[in-house]
Parts: sequence; structure tokens; C-alpha cells
Amino acid sequence: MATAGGDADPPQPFPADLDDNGFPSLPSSPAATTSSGGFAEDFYRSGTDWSSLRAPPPRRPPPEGAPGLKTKGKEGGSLVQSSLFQAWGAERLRREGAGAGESSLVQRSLFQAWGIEGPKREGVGAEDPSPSPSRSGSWSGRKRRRGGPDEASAAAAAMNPRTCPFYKKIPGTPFTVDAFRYGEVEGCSAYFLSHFHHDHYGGLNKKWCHGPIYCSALTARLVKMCLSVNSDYICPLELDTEYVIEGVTVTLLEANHCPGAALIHFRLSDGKTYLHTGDFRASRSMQLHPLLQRGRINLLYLDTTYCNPKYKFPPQEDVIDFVVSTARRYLKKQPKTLIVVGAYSIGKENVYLAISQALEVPIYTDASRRRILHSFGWMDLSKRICSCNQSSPLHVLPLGSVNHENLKKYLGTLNQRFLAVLAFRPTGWTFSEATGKQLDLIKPSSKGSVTIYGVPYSEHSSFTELKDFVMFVRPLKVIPTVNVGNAASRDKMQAYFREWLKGS
DNA sequence: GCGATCAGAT
DNA sequence: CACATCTGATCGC
Repeated sequence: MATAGGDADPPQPFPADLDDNGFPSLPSSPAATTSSGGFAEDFYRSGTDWSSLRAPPPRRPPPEGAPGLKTKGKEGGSLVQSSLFQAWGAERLRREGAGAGESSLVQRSLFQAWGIEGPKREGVGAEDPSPSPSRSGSWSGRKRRRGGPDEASAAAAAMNPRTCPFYKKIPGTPFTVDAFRYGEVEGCSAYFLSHFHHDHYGGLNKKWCHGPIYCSALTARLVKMCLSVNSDYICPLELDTEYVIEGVTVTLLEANHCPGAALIHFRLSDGKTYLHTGDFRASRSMQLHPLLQRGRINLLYLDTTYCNPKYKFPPQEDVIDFVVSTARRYLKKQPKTLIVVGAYSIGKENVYLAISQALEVPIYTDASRRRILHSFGWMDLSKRICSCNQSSPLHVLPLGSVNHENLKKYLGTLNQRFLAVLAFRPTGWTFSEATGKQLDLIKPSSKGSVTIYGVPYSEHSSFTELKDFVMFVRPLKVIPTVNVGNAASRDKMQAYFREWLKGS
């Protein structure tokens, strides 16, 4: 029963509202069967489950100074940056329940307090991003109507693929995650952005006016730089720092996905704890995080991009070693080789950074990517970037242009400075089962002077990594956020979750 | 002509 | 199959 009751009040129990597939139990909602299932039904369900949002959209935030955002040192407002558990190992997390107090405001790094190194920001880090549920197909977008719960319009909204799906809403809070393409989401007064990939920030543009956008500081810079969103809406949060936002304690954790990507940890005033992974690559070191070591997770919103045992790939370090040694070998044989690494907007930086470090060459890429890379503020990366394509044998190009036809052409534009091209396409899905284990088995595709390697460099968790992570976290419930488009896929994933969590 | 949206390609 | 766009067509203003 997706009760309507919780409006405005204490967060209601949530898991009870989910079926075995992590989907909201259908209330006796009428018309639910209008369509033949699949997308339409999913979106119908999504569209009709408002139980996960708390009542009245606290009127649109005044675009003056981050809506309720009080940064370090200031007080008041609905966001309070609070002291992270003093001396972690020894003391307890701030008392649950009493936690939401809005007073203290000491910013403290979790890792500092905990006595270990913060998340690595260099060396090897990024992985392969994942998409979020894709849009559904075939309705022409009709205008959203707000207001009246009249059934006709409710049904219309329900059928509208632009209705925010339930798995982007955080129950008992007025929050959504990566839900910008639906216009104003009813009941949502704070919009979280997990990372800066198009399928997650889609819908953000200069006309955005539906509420504050909370994200990591790095993601915030990218939003500001690339999307011309009114910066009054952008609310940067530091990693590993507790903030109280609308009465909920929120902490961002390194997601090991692309630069700026974060897991989002919510602790409600009633003690319930939810973790949204955004897109992430799970790892052992992630399990060391204090927030995952202690305390129970009630609900896990999981990046299930590769939630199938056929997805196996090596640790990113192994792939990087392979790429580096391959590059060395080709350069030795032909010193006038151009090394190319393909990449989307952000992500895969560690592949070319590692080559740059190992071969002691700068990184060339075009002006728009340079601007983005510099915005990370990673000196180890920035100091290696150059703007002259003749000055470096290491170029970063858009992934789409890393094919034989383009590379041959590209080589031709470089004035004989190079005689051959060795290119890498780091993607999470171009690999055979075999090469997932044995990198040496990867066979390049060669044509004339151009050689292209597809390498299994993933910025999403492999099946095994997902399993380890879920078994470690032992959430009471898992809500997949990817591959939820059809029921068969959902059932399969849920069967894995059950298996992993049985007896837990 | 522009931006937003969508089908299809890569 | 998938990734995360990218391109090109269509629609609305």
C-alpha cells in the first residue's frame, strides 16, 4: 500500500512497499493494466507511486544563495555541515535518531578521523560509467500537467515516459537522485546528481528552476562550466562530510567511477539508512569506509549495469599494465608511433595518465577536453596536458572517432610526425569471456598502419564485485537502477540478490 | 533557425 | 545485449 499518509510527517516504513523485485507494490490502482507490460507498465508503476516522496514541495528554493546551503562556518538554513563522527574507530557514529541535530558544524574528513588515507585520487582510479534506465520508447512527449489528482491526468502522467520513476526517489525524504529530465518532480525539493554523465544529468540546462542540485564539488564545477545552469541552484558537497539537508544526514563517498562520481548515503531522522550507488565500481577498499563498516543499510539503490555472471573483467590496474606494456612494445619497434586513447567526456583518465607517466610523455587533447580535465584540479594530470599535437605521441580522442577510417585520416593530418597509430578503446563491454581473464589473449584489429585494441577497462562493477559488495553491505532490500526495463531482467537480478542475501 | 526530443548507429 | 554518447531527423516555437 503506497499510502498517502506519510505526507509531511515522519518517514514511513519503506521496504514493506516493495515487492520482490524491488518495485513498489501496486496499490489497487485502477487502470494499471492498460498496457501490455514492459516499459509502459514500469512507467505506470513508477508514475503512480508517490508514496516515496514526502509531502508538500517546500516551495521552490529562492535562487538566492544556495537554497538552504550553509557552507563551512555559517549556520542556519536547512543544510548544515556537521562534524563527522569524532574519532571514528573509537567513538560511535553520532547517535542515531538524535543525529539530525542541526547544530554542530565542524567539517571533518572521515578518513582523517579514521586514521587512514583518503580515497586515492591518482594512480589508478576511474572506471567505466553506466547508464541509467533509458528512456522508453514511443510516446510522443506530451506536456506534463501538474495539479489535480484527477484520474485522467494521473493516467496520462503515468504513461508519460517523462514521469520520474520510483527508483529515483528516496522514500521518507523530499529527494530524488539523477532525476532532471522529468521537469519538476512532485514532492521533490532537493535534487541529487551522482556524477557528470549525460544519462544522469540529462534535463539540466540553463532553464533549470525546480530546486537545488546537490553533488560533489567536482561535479558541481562541471555542471557550472558545461551546462550554464544558474549557479544559485548548484550546491557542492565535499566527500566524506556529513551534511544535514532537510533534516536528513547526507554523506557523499567516492564511487570509483568517473571523476566526481559519488555514492550517496542518507540517514533519516528515524534511523533508516539508504545508500544510492549512482554509478560505481565496487572494490574492497570501498568496504573500509566507516559508513559501510558500521550501521545497517536498509535500502541499497544499486548500479546493476553488469549484474550478470557473464561479465568478468580484470582489475583496472591489470588493464593499465597491459596498455602500458603494449604501448612500450609498439614504440620500441616503431619509435614514430602515435598512441591514441579513446574516451567519452569524462572517465578513463587513468588509462592515459598511466601511459603518460610510464613513458614520460605529455598528453595532447583538444581544447574542450583540456578545459574539462583542468577543471578537476588534479595537478598530476594538469601538468601533463599539452596543447600542441606535434609535441606528444599520446593523444586522447573522442571514443567515437577511434576507428580505422578516422585514425588513418588523423595520422595524415600530423605531417609525417608519426608513421603508425596504436589506439586503445577502453570499454566495459567489448571483450570476450576469455580476455576477461587473460589479457594477453586480446587480439587487436590492424589495418595498414593503424592498430586498435579494445580493452576491458570498466568503470562499473563486474558481477563478482557486485556480489561481494552486496554480500558485504547486507542491505535489507536492493533496488536495481539499471536494466530495469523488462521484467525478466528484474526477476533475474532479484534472484541473485536473494541468493546473496539469504540468511542475512 | 534553435533547442528539445527521439530513432538509430557506434 | 550492454556503454555513453553522437548524428541526423522531426517537432514546436
